[in-house]
Amino acid sequence: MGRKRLQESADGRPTVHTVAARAGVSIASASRVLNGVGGSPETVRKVRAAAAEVGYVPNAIARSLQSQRTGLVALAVEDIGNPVYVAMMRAIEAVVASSGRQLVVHATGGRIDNETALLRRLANRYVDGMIISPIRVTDDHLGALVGSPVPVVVIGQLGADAPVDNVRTDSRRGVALAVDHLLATGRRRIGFVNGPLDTVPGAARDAGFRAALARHGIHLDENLVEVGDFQYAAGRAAAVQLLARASPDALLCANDLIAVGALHALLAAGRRVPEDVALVGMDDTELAQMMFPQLSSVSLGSAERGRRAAELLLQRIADPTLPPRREQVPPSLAVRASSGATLPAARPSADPLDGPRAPTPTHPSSEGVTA
Amino acid sequence: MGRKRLQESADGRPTVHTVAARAGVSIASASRVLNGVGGSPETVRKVRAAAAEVGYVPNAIARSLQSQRTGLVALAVEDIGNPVYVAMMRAIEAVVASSGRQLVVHATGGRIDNETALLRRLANRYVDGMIISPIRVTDDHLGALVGSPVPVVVIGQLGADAPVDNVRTDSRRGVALAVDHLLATGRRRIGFVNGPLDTVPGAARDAGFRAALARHGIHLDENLVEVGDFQYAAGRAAAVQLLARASPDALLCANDLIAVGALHALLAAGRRVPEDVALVGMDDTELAQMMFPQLSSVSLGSAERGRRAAELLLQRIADPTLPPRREQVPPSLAVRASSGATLPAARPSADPLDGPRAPTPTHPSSEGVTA
DNA sequence: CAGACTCCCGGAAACGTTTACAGCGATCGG
DNA sequence: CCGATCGCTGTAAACGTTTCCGGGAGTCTG
Repeated sequence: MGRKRLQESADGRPTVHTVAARAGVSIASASRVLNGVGGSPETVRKVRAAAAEVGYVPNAIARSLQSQRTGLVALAVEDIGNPVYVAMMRAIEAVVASSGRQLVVHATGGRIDNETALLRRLANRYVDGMIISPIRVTDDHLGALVGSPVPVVVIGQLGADAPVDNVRTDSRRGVALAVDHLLATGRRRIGFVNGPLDTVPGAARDAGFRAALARHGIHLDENLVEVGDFQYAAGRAAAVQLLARASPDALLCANDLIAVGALHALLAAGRRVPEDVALVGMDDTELAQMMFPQLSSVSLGSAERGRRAAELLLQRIADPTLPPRREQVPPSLAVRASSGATLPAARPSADPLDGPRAPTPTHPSSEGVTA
Repeated sequence: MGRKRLQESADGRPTVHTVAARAGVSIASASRVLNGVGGSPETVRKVRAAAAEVGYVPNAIARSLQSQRTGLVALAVEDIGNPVYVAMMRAIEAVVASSGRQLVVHATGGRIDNETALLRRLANRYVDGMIISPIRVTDDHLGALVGSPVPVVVIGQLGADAPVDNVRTDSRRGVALAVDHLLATGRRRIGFVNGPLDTVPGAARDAGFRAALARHGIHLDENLVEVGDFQYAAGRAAAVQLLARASPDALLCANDLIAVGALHALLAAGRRVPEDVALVGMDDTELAQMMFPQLSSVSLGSAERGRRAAELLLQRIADPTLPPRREQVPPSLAVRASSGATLPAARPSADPLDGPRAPTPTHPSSEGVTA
């Protein structure tokens, strides 16, 4: 003996048919009442009662199929443990929520197949739009992006001709800010702990670091460069290596997680920060300010990038015919205690970099100064 | 002039009808080929070609409506910036992925209306199941939980009679472990920085702390207790307050974020950790090990709780008729440098707590020891 | 060569909702 | 008092997919 046809769903849950039948009205009337449009007082009463009795809860999937929208926006990031994405997420969430939608987050874990699979899966209409911040970009990616049935906005560097909405920063320039600051405060042997060179940010930071040194006419000692991944453990290990084979008086780290790892290694090795070694991170996450001493960090405007990306996405959802747009958020440098002290031997050098300079407080301050 | 009926979707994208028409076959055949079941070689070729030509991508919503499953599992947490949830998420993700599903995360931001709204929205079939870790639980919550059309597993304390799958820990006992450890290493004036008392974990930790002191016959100086929220800034501020009006020789913090804030305040005030003040956090997140000195922390088995919750959820998705189950993960204490030193004045006291004791290394060690 | 079996195909019915449309009685204006 | 208007209702057609089922062609077996 089966359930009554057209009365309840396959798993026995009530549908609008159930409610309508119980209330003695048509499904159209039931639906109208449940959506709060129309209906005579009597009908409203009956339908409400029936819905409550059977514990009706609408099937959002069916509704979405009909209405062609889900009210969801997805954010796909590499590593949800990285506070930089937390900052982005909060900014995005605020914008998305203001449009009455909800944000869902997915961590891709850097597995590239996972990322394209995600695009194909979530993007296939499960969400109204999606923001993705990949650290590696392949042709496969791009194909999936442009072929996506739902609007996609990319945060991060992308090929110049990619016809995709894109919000980026200039991390090369960000690295330059940090290098200039360190040189200006008298540091001469600047170590550099980077992430993988086959990632977009890793490559950009490497290029930026070399260019900045070259601009100052400084020869780069390769012993001062270490590459790991973008995690804490790698930063700590890299700093240990680096200290063992060279004697940096400053350390620039490709993100704050690495910098925190390096800080641990430095303190554990008995080096004082910033007196012996100055330390600068990147991303300017809340983590940087949690440390003692607080870490100087290059802000790549993650919250701002998130906010702008969300706005671009909402605009495109509203009007999918918009041409691809690209926005750029300028980097800035937050100088804090970890690089605040000017070395005694510091002699100011000519400044070949156009644009504003970071102030160089003589004493470590616990407040960040943005250059 | 409208689009051809039954050929492409409302927004002009190809549907299975488009592909079928182009390939000169029925939609049934097209669907079969696209799903890789059946079809003559010739049909397969034609359909594949047609699909490629028009750039067909299946509509997952429609598919889900038909198949009654979405392949998605949701995790709803309070604050995605808290590393304890990152650990949970990773554990859950691993289990969920092994079942061929994808995990999506949603941050509720602690806004309670948001949380129930989320339940009503995501749970209404957008996902196959959901794991939620609320810090405040109201009757409204419970109602939404039991009335949910999709399986729900709750991580955290819940009313004893709530008919919902539940994975919990015993945070009162966790607090006791920390208090015992601190007392055993000679600390006598233990400060306590807690989160809001109207949250489930806040209340439990408060009760646990008072009970533990009472069990040792120690009078609690209320000046040693401070309440904020579960964030870094609150922990830092609370520690400042606490140092100003009392002189603790140890600080127990309700989670690691608070503990990191307290560490900052202590170091900034010139106190040595652990020599002057021992510090113990809770949740044993990766953050605890990132600090220098590394923080002792009460592990509440977050990864394990996540793993178990995911398993419970998958079981329930497979068989929704299962009775509600409840699992408990025991807390343990990871002793690290921040509380490693035994005070000179320490005199071992009788141990009124049954169960294992934390070892008390005489020197701070950088490796955690789990009691 | 008849029958059974296999394989492939197309028509059509779901899945659960929203909504265009038409019908109906009651109200209102002239 | 009659026709137009209005509010409410129910029927049915979507949304895009999967899948049951029946039919037709071809192959194998006895």
